[in-house]
Amino acid sequence: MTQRRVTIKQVAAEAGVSITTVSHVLNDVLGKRVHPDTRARVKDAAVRLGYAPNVLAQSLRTQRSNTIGLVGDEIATTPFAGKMILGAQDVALSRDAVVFVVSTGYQREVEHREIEELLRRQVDGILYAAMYHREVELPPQLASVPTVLINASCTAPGVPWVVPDEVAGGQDAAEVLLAAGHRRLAFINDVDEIPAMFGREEGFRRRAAQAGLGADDLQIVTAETDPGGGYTAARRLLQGDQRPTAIFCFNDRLAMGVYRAATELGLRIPQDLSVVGFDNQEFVADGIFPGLTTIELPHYDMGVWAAEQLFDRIEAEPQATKPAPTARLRGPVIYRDSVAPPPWVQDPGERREPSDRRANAGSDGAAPTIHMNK
Amino acid sequence: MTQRRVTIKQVAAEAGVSITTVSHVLNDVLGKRVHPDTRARVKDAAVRLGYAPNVLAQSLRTQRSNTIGLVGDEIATTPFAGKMILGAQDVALSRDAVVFVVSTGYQREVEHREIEELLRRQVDGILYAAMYHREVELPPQLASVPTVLINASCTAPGVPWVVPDEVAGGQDAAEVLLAAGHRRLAFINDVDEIPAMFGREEGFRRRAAQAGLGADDLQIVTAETDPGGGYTAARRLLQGDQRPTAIFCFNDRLAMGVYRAATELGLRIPQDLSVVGFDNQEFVADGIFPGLTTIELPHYDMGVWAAEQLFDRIEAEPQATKPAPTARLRGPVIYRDSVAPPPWVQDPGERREPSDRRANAGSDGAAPTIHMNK
DNA sequence: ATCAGTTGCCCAATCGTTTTGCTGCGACAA
DNA sequence: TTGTCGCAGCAAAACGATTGGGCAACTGAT
Repeated sequence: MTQRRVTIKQVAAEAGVSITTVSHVLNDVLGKRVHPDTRARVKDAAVRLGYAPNVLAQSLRTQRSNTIGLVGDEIATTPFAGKMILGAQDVALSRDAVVFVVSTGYQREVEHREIEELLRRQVDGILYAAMYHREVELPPQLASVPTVLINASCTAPGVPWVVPDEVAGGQDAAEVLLAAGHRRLAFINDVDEIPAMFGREEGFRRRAAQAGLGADDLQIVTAETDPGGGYTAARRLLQGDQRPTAIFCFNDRLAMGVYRAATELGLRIPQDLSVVGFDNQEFVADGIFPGLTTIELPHYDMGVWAAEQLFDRIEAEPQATKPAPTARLRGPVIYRDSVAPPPWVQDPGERREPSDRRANAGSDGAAPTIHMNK
Repeated sequence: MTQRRVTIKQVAAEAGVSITTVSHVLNDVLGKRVHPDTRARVKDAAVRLGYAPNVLAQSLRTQRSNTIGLVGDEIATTPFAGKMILGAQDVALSRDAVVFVVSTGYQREVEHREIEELLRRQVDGILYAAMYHREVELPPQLASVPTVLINASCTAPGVPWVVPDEVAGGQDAAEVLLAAGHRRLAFINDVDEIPAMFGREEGFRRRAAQAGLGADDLQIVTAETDPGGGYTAARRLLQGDQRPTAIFCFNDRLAMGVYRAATELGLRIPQDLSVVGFDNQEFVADGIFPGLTTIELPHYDMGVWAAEQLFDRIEAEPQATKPAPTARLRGPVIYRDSVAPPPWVQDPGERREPSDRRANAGSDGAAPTIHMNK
């Protein structure tokens, strides 16, 4: 079935030259002289036959496969995976490389086998991606091959990584609410002690403190990060005597629960209660009513950053052991309709953000900021 | 940086034999005799050195890369992509193959370039995946290489494809509602004329007719397949004089809008109105309250089926041109809490399905049925 | 006519495998 | 002693490319 593809030998025959010459002209090898006429003849033959080099053979010879592997822990269940893959793929393609994607299902043994498989295939480097931001321990096999982490950090020296800027995310969330005039805020945080949990809270607290909010103005509770958790937490918050006018949710799913609690309590969003989410899971944030203002995680950008770093490392001279760069990328605030001024300052004519506008957060303006070391 | 991997030559030296012998023992070539002692020595040397063959070289020699490509139109935005990839990957891995994933973004020119890149890399075959079920026209480049379609059909002969069984889905939806006792049904269908639109309606109608429902008992309207569309359509349906007691939605996002409309009209789900969705988008169906009973699309299974077909074709003798198999896979009904008996027969003690049970639909019981030709 | 320098192209080795012979050797029969 | 046979193993030719080193043929100067 597979019709054999055209080889360089056939092109050589067609053009009446040696394969050496064909290779020289097709690769524009400098220092090699070939007559313009011959050059034309070869090129012509190549297109006429529809020649495309066999990358396997090329790779074997050049010791460069122009192939990278992306190993993820859970490719299937989140839409985030796709964005990271896409980011990586876009830069790969711009360098004539292709990406092997494998998913480990969090099983160390599967991971081992799959990485081994990638190495046997002579990948030039590996992107190691986590679906939620966390610290990982790198499989030892990866020591011998250039590696970059996505959405994960590690303590091993020499390994670049990129993660979301959780602190900035927390700040941006606070900023959005403060800018709308809120002074009594709540944050429903994740119960799990992961970087996002610490970072977002730190950022949120910091920005609130900057604005002069006291301890009483800021309620922070934790919950399971699903609609049920958000519902329970919100009921408690909203029935308390110090009812917040705005709630920042660890993620969008949690916010769904908050919406339900608000509805049940007769609170309208955003008139009576403002809500900010996190993740910008399109189907959730854009699907609930009113649309959820939320903070996007920079999955695509992380994929791009990591892939670029990876190729840099691959192309770098082996002896040049520069320190591994790391980055925290800030995601944009996605403005929808869940934030308005608090009830006491509300003036219908002056809603702050138009629906569905996509813009960047906060006072520092500018495009998604990138903070990185070295 | 990349530490060169062990080659067969080194193993040969270590074991004191020729590379031929190493190859023979490591591949268990039949018809080749090698002394048990030597055999042991070679194997030992191989593991001691941590030898793993260079797949590039192997492929070059054997003309088989054990690599397949998956080209999708939109990898990033739906969680469905991940499931198809995972399905394909699982069977690939069981055959010692790996999957290249590329995403075309619906751009024909990008698609062409990416497929070309895959072919240069000597992939053994290609999976061509659509993110929503539709009929596609195959890029001509794919004529020369084994190809299987996922979630798409095509008229080209000799190309296997697999799609969801839309008709069965429509029937299952009707079955769920009829079994709960509903007799006045509505279906909010997609406005776009795609296979899912036709198939689901056909199935829904057919099952309703079987149950003896007349034209008046069945309202079918169309809408944009997003929450807004569902909202508008549901308002209209629920305010009409022939208010249905149950609504089947073309997809889960649409159902979100139906939920909102119901809430606004003071109708409780499922007591006053039952709802069935389609897609089982976890974050949506499991996130809204009450949990949405819905029909899952068999993305993972389609990935598996397609990959298996692909490998079969790859391994088949070239002359053996069997007719291309095609399949329509039925997805399971995912029972949650949005379906109950209609108001007039309601008996609180007898809710039909426990929450969150995962089971198969309807009267025909059994595991997800597979219908296929040949 | 000779020589040096340039031009234009090709030979052959190489990358790491698989695979098709072939060969050297001991055993056994004639 | 010679011939035959089975066993173990090896040499070498692929696979399809890249690349360092040569080698003719031509040019122009002497």
